[in-house]
Amino acid sequence: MNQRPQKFTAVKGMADVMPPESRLWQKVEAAARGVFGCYGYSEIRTPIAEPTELFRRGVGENTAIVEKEMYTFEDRGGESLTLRPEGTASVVRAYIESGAFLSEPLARYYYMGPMFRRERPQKGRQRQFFQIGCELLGVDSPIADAEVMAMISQFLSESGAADVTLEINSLGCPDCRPSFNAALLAFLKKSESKLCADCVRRLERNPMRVLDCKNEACAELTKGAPSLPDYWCETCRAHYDEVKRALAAMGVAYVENYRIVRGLDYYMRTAFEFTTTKLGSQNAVAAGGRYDGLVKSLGGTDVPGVGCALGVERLVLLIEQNKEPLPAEDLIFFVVMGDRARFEVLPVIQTLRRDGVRVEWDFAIHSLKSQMRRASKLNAETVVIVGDDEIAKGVASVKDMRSGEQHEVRIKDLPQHFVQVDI
RNA sequence: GUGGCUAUGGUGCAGCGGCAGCACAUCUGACUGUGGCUCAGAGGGUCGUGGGUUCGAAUCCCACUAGCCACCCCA
Repeated sequence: MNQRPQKFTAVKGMADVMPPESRLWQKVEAAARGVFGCYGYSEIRTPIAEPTELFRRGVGENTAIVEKEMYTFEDRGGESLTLRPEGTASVVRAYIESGAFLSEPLARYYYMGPMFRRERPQKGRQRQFFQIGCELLGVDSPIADAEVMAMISQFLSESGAADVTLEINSLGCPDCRPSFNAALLAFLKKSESKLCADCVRRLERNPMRVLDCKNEACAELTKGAPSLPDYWCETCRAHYDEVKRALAAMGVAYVENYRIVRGLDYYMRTAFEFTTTKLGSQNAVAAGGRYDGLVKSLGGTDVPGVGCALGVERLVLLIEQNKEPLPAEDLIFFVVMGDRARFEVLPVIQTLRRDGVRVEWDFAIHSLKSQMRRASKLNAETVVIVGDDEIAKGVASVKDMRSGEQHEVRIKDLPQHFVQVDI
């Protein structure tokens, strides 16, 4: 039996980003670099894999991520490594390892790159997914929290994302959260039998999640539940109020949502999400918050931090819905007839490209019509035609595809012609 | 991990027991050297995989695999 060669497909939950979609990604990345730069952030690039223990301690032993979603493997030296499920732990590790936390504790980093979580893929959720994130370390001022939100907000709007809402909350601190959790747990225990199966499980794990349940019975039940703000300590309340004050001063719109919860253990006080209703069930485009204890728990000194992470796949889905037409290409297409013309024109094309002009042409010997069609399809601004007639005269026909006007330029003058026109 | 839906040229789909089709895309021509519009033609598919029922299966049945959507969780 003759076997066909095996067809390969991308690993489940790991998608290719093909053109023209990749242009949108570049646009998003460029917007991030631009905006984050304006806020004083510098890029940090950390490895894609870390010691497993970093995430166990950094993200939290009892989180869904650590319990069942990590890509963990043993390398050939016997060390347990994990493909990063999120960015913050790595950034904090690098911050500590480099000694930056001692020499220059105030640091602003941004990163972009793939993260890995082994979940069941669905709309806006991949196993390998791309995050853009920022971390502001060494500042405990609530204004820093607000500044991060303002920056993400600006980035989202410059990327072309519409219909995004900023929701804020405070999760309390190690001093006051336990009392809220105890009160909530006591309240929920009373009606445990009426809760859905998922929520019964949440009682053990993270009672605050019950507040977020979409089940109607649960939502009804939690209407009279203890409210987070009633349990904030003075410090947390003051911090929260100051965040709101700063947001107002910066002109950043927000809504308060006391039911926002965090899936990672390191968050305290400020928690926020940028949400949308346009992505199916994945409503969070970006999310972040304050994590004052994390640096210390990973072996540094007691440096506070606040950060945010943003899902690029989700953002791109959002931008695509706005259907902004792609701008016309700044492209010169060379239509060449015959081998003689081809080699006549080759040095010209090379010169133009070295000058930074975008040039395309057809390698195959196609008819003039076919090459024109291709130029048109590529949305070329200008077409340069070189055939036997032109060769005989030492000229090229230069055609403006918008107006259809055409004139002759000497072949050797072409580079100068286009460079001058462009400037 | 659980559930629902789907699987037919590159892409999107029709066909639901009797010769595998349409649209878009690709290529060619009408226009012997001038694009977008129009028209004509061409190439391209072991109908996801494996088994079963049947004279005959893309079509009916079973299993598997993959994809999508939702739950869970999260960016």
